[in-house]
Formats: sequence, structure tokens, C-alpha cells
Amino acid sequence: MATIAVENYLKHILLLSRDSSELVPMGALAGALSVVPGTATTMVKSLADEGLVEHRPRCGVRLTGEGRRVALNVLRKHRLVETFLVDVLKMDWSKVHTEAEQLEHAISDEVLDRLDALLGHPQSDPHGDPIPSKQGKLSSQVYATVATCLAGPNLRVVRITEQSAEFLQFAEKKGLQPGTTWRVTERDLTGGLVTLRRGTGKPLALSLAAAGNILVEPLKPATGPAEGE
Amino acid sequence: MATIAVENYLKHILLLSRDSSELVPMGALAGALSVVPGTATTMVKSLADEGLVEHRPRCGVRLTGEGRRVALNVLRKHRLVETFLVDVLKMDWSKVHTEAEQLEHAISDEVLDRLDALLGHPQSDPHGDPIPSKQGKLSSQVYATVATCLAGPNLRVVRITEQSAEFLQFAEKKGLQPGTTWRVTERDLTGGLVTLRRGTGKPLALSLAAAGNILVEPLKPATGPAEGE
DNA sequence: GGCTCCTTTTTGATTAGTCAAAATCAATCT
DNA sequence: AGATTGATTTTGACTAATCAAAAAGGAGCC
Repeated sequence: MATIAVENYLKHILLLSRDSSELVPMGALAGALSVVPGTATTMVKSLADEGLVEHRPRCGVRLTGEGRRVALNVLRKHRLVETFLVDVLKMDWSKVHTEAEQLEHAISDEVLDRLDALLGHPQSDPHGDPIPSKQGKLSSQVYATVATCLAGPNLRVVRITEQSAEFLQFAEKKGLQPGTTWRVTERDLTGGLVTLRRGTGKPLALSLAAAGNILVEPLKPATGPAEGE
Repeated sequence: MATIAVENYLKHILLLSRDSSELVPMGALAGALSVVPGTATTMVKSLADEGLVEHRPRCGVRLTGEGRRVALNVLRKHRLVETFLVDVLKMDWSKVHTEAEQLEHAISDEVLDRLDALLGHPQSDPHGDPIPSKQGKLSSQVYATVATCLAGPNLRVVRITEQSAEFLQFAEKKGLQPGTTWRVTERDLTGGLVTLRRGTGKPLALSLAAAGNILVEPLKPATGPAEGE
């Protein structure tokens, strides 16, 4: 069985690469795991020995088929646990990430399956992050962010791509949960500000940095709803 | 925070001592944890340094107040998780122990509380083992075992004190869950056999060893139901 | 071409937890 | 008492994961 550390390395390599052929630089990996670069190098070499990753010295690292399989399973556990914590235990949206970080390494595949069934086989977790299927398929739909949307059309929030409790708390307080509808009323690129409005509610100003963490889709797609990738 | 190993040592010391003043021999502890005796000695000494146990060299070990607090919290997590797995996820009675062994170290106190509330603050887990209260109170009701009951009166199963999947599977198959009612129809001490019967069902013969794992209470106590200690 | 800077790798140490096997202790049994 | 036995502790070694700091590459810049 993979240790907790191994599972974490694999999960973060998966999260840091947009497609499975892309090399993740060691520095980025070390940063994501909060270890010094030397530690990441050592660990990656031993993962390579086990056939879980391919290490290109001085270039980076990527998952092998087997490594990706393990990583997707961990990610599936993480996101299903998050969903469980919010939907069933009614936990605070902003706390579940840290909690799931522990639980993802402690639940068996059987519990995973039963949790999945209990929750009705959800497609995405409370932050809108897609949940890998049991077969290891991960939806990679590309969404626009609030930072890049023009003023005008109604937008549905689909995902918050920033796991920090601080940001999530902020988003929750402002009502920016996935599923809610907003429109951009103002874009001030010079000032780095975007202003949103939910129906006739009061306007909400966001920095471009913050807005970049909020993925949205246009509310009534012109050519009918596109069915995944 | 206590590591997983520390939590396990404390939990097993708690489980191996009937009252909190009793010394647990190092051999017994090592056996319960499946480590060699030397490992237990080393670990116990470091637990003593942290003030979690009191180590009497060559005699044994017992929990301090703080150690007991931590141990009870782990046990509470273990038993509430088991209850959750059976009651909510409908998992097999005989599998939940191993599962809970992992999860008990991964859930936070907040999740614990919410789980407790979700399950309706149960007093005992699916095996009938008492669940420590949040305040650290552990019911220590003493029950008779089937091995020591005379033939005749109706008995309610309250607890199975044997965590092995094999035994639990056997008990489940025979219908020996906590809450069910049986009576002893025959005791053959020489042969080491006890025969039980559930209503008018077919008789079930158990070895004394097996019968000793099944705790029962008389169904209609003569002097009114005693209200715990 | 040679320098500089940034990233990555190497090297040497450290911590937690473990095992194997030798040493020690205490209790019991002649 | 002296010897035997069984439990416990000590000693030395190992693995996984980590850090700090030195060494090595490579990319771009004069």
C-alpha cells in the first residue's frame, strides 16, 4: 500500500499538471507539498523506482499510468469526502478541505463506493471541483473565470479554484457558492477590479486575483448545453 | 498532536486495563500492538516523558489523566465510526473494525461531534461496546457471559467482545447480534459446550471459549431494571 | 566566451518507529 | 543458596521522510 506521503506526492503531481504528458517542475511540487526542493527530489526518485512516476532530471516529473490511477483514486476520495462533510454533516464549506486532506488517506475503497452511492454519485464537490469517476475519468471542462468575463450576461458560478479556508470563508460570506447566478457590471482592468451583482442585490467588488479563482459558465448557452468534453 | 502510533499505544493500554489504576504488563501491550517487546518499552518510555503514561520498569504501564483523556477520545472516535459505518453506510458488521482502526486517527473532534449528533448520540457501537461520552465517561457495566449463565431464563445479547472478522462473521450468520434474545438450553461443562436457542428456532451449540465472548443480561430483571452504575 | 542567477540535485543529519538479539532482572524450583 | 525460566530492557541497526546547506547544471546576458 502507498504511504500517506506517497499518496500526497502523486495527488499533487496530478493537480499541478493540466494534461498527463506535462512535466511538473520540482520546485512547484516542493512548494505545493511544503517541503524543501531536496526532499521532493529524493522522494520523486523513489517514486520513479516504484514505477509510479517518470522523473526527467532537471526538467520535472509526470505520472505513469499506474501513478495516475493511484492519484485519481486519492482525489476521488478527497472530493467525495468533502461532499459528504458538507451535504451530510453540514460542515462549514471552508473547513472541509483540511479535514478531507486527512480522511482521503484513511478510507477504504469499499467505504468510498458506499459514500458515493449515499451521496447519489455526485459529479462535483462543494467547491465545484470535478470528482473523478470510479473508472478514473476526470472531467476537464475548461471554464471562464470572472476575471475574464465581459460585463453583461448572466453567469452561473461553477467552481472555486482556491482551497484556502480564508478565501472560501470570504466567498461563502458574499454568497459566491457554485450554482449562484451573477453578472459583471463593471470591469476596471487598470484598477484591477471587477464588480459583480447578484440580481438586484448590492454590488460586490473583487480584485482580478480573486476573480480569477471563480469559474463561471454563461447562463443560457447560445448553442445548447455542451455535454462535457 | 499525538501521532497515530501514540494514539494506538494509549488506546490499547486503556483497553487492556479494567480500571485506571491497574498496570498493564509490557508483554501484553506489545502483543496487542503486534510489536516486539523492546519496541513497546522504547515507546512507553517516550510516552512517559510526555506525561501520557506512568511507566513502572519491569512491572508495567498505566495511563495518566491526560493519557486517559486522549485514549478515551480515540476510542470514542473508533466506536462512533463503527456505528456510522453500520447504521448509515450499511456495511458488514464484521468489516467495520479494521476500517475504524484507520479512521479513528483521521477524523477531527468537530467531525466526531457531528457524527455523534447524526447518529443520535448512541450509547454503544454495533458490537455492543460502550461509547465513551464526550466528557470521557465510559460505562463499565459488568455483564455475564453466555459461558457462565445457567440454563433457563431468557437472555438478551448486549455485546460481543471479540473484534476478529472471523468471529463476528460467525456471530452474524448465527443471528447473535446485540439485542437478540436467547436462552441456554444445555450446559455441558465437561464437554465444554453450551447450547442456546432463540425462541423455537433450532439449537445452537457454542464452545465455552466462544460463549465467553458473548455478554448478556437477564431479560426481565427480578428487582426492576438497574440503572447502570 | 565567460558570468550570474535560479533551479535542481547531492550530501550529511535528524526524528519516529520499528526489529533482532544480547543482556538484565526477578521469581520460582529444587 | 544456586540454577532455571520467562519477562523486560538495552543495544545496534534499519527505513521512511524530512531539513539545511553545499554542489552542480543550465539559461540568458554582457
